[in-house]
Amino acid sequence: MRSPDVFADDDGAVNSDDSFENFTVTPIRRRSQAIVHSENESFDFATGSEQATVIEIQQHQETVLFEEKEDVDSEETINRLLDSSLEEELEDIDCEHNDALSKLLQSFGHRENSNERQEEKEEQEQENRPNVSLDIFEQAEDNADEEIEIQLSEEPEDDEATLLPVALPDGNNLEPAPKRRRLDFAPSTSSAADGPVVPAQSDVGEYWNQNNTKTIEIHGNNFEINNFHDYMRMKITKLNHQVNVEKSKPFEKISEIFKNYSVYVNGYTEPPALVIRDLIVAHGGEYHCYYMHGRTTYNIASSLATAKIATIREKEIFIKSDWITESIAAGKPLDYRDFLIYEKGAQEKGRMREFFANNSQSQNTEEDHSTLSSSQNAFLDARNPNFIRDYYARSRLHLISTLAQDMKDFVANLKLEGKLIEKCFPEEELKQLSEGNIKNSRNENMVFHVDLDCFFVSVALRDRVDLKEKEVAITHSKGTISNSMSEIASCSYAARSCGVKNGMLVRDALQHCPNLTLLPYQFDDYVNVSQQIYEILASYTLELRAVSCDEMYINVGTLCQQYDIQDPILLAEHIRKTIRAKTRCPASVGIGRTSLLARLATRHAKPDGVYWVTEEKRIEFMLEEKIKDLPGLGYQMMDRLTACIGKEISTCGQLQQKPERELSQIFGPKLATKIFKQCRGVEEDSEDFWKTQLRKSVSCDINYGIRFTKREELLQLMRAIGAELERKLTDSKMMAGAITVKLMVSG
DNA sequence: ATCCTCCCCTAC
DNA sequence: TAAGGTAGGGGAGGAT
Repeated sequence: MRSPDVFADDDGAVNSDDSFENFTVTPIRRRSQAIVHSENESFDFATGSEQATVIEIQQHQETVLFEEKEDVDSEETINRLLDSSLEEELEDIDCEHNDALSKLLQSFGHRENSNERQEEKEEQEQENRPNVSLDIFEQAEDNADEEIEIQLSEEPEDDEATLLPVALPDGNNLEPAPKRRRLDFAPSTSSAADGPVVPAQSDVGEYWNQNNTKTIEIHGNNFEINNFHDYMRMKITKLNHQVNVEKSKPFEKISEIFKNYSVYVNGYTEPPALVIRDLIVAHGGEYHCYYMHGRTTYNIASSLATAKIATIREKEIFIKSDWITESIAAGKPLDYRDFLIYEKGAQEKGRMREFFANNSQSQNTEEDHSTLSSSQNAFLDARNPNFIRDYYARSRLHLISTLAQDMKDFVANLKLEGKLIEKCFPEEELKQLSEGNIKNSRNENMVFHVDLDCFFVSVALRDRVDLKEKEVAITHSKGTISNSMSEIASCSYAARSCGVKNGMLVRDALQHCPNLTLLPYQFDDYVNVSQQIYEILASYTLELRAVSCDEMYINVGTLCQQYDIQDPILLAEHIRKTIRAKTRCPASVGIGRTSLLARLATRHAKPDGVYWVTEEKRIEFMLEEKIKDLPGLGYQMMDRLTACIGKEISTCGQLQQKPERELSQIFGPKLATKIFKQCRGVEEDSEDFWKTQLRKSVSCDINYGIRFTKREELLQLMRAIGAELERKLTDSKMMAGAITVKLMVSG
């Protein structure tokens, strides 16, 4: 699996992917069309194309809204969202004014009123209601894992600069919006793990450590162990033996109806995998812990992700667990074709209905959740009032998102203030970079793309000189568990050379690199270091654009002119030196006339270096650049490109052969134009690249490990998400024109 | 035509 | 056990 660095250490040699999807362990999800229930209660999920706006209040600029409907609306909305089956619980919330969603609406009111005076609004009770339109709909998720997803997002719809964290309304000279330096605040994340983690050796890892081939005999089969693949084969055989022979001994064979059948259970099923195992074994069949192509007869699953469907191989058969129970009931193996989950060309229907149906069942039979062990954990989690906080505390994606947003806010504030940060180095040093007296009067852009080398690791190694140049990775895992499912957030170059990739599971990484040292996150330090770096750069110029906590662009064209610096490499080295002196972290710098060239150059600069794509080199440079490295071209687009062209092409030089019209058919007009220019090293919109970035939306998503068994749990989470969203909104001092609540359900 | 809503894709 | 977040650009297709 490709596992790129989230932090975009664009060193092509090690790893050229930096797309998020590669971190996901499970298939990429894809959402289906929104499915909404109609006015009358019953969900008709099978037909599914209808969409109803549950509540809509027209938006007026200055008037009062909610003329008649008032609070009832939020209640009703929630009611309808969760529908008939949820009525009881809803009564509580609805009646209470402190329901998170209600509060959210009220908080919009605040901000709307306070359009002119932000400070005061915070205090005042809302007399007037904001113009808010609220749509709530159900959405079925198509492919997915067996989990329910809830997403709530809010988007201000007013394009005027009424939103803003830092914005002045465009064009008029109102009082500046209250400014706030995000960086002055304590970090919102907390360190979840303390102290260094002891490196762990997995038994698997030990296998690899030894160079000599081993032969192992397991249950009559000889395995030559040369590599991980061999190891897995051995392990699978061993497991199967345990499950099907040893474990079944205590059982009496009930029948032989599944003789010559074997199954593999994919994902969560009802009954659960362990029950299926016992059933199948008791009836003469085989249970496979791993799917074995050509040997496993059937896959048992409750649903299939579309992404998964796309990868189903020729003879792979996916059927529902009912095949087992019904076959047993019938006393003979039934025709699997009646239990297919997926047939080519057919789309599975009605899972949403099924979900709610199942839901009522489990509600009716209160006692039975002991059988739903995996669900129960999630249930408890979601009931935990600190669920979201705890979740965030462990989410590396949330971490990098919030850090990036903090940095963007910081930069936006700086730009509004219009003042450079005080220089943290002697200005004399800049003057010394001038080589001669040749005044270059042309005011040209000179863009630096600054990128920290494996940021998290660098931060961690500041106080661990003993680990310099060693194999190091950052993860939540305590390292005591050799098969930890924890993901590696960032790894050192030494680790990469062993085959470790960012995003890999700790378990897998240890197989590649048994000597890997695992270190915990240092959330506070990331914030501090990142802040320092931004302050350093902002002391050179305010033409600064934040990308993330470890990556940013600056335009030093003016600076070079001002100090008569002819060689930008000198300036880049100066900046790198300053960063290193202040933060003890190495940074790489890519230099080019445009942000595009600078960005591409950074890949060649890493690690810990500088690379300049001069105008003379530009044409030649672009010929060899990889298409995949162009910003905005991910795997989907690359696949589409390959599919449409009929063969694989990888360099920009090859792409340049294609006329724009042809690209347009593949990518759509906008992207085609962009790519057409990009592959020639031309940047399309250098104009607004440097403009202040104002946030346009605020959202809160949780998409992991949520398996509801009760409606109450759904409500709990909705409340929590509503509250969280309100917090974020307040925090960023934004106003909203609309709220969107999404509930995604997958079978 | 143009806007709006929902969705996909990308980036870190 | 760990924890698939969050924001923006753009397209498709319906509503206006």
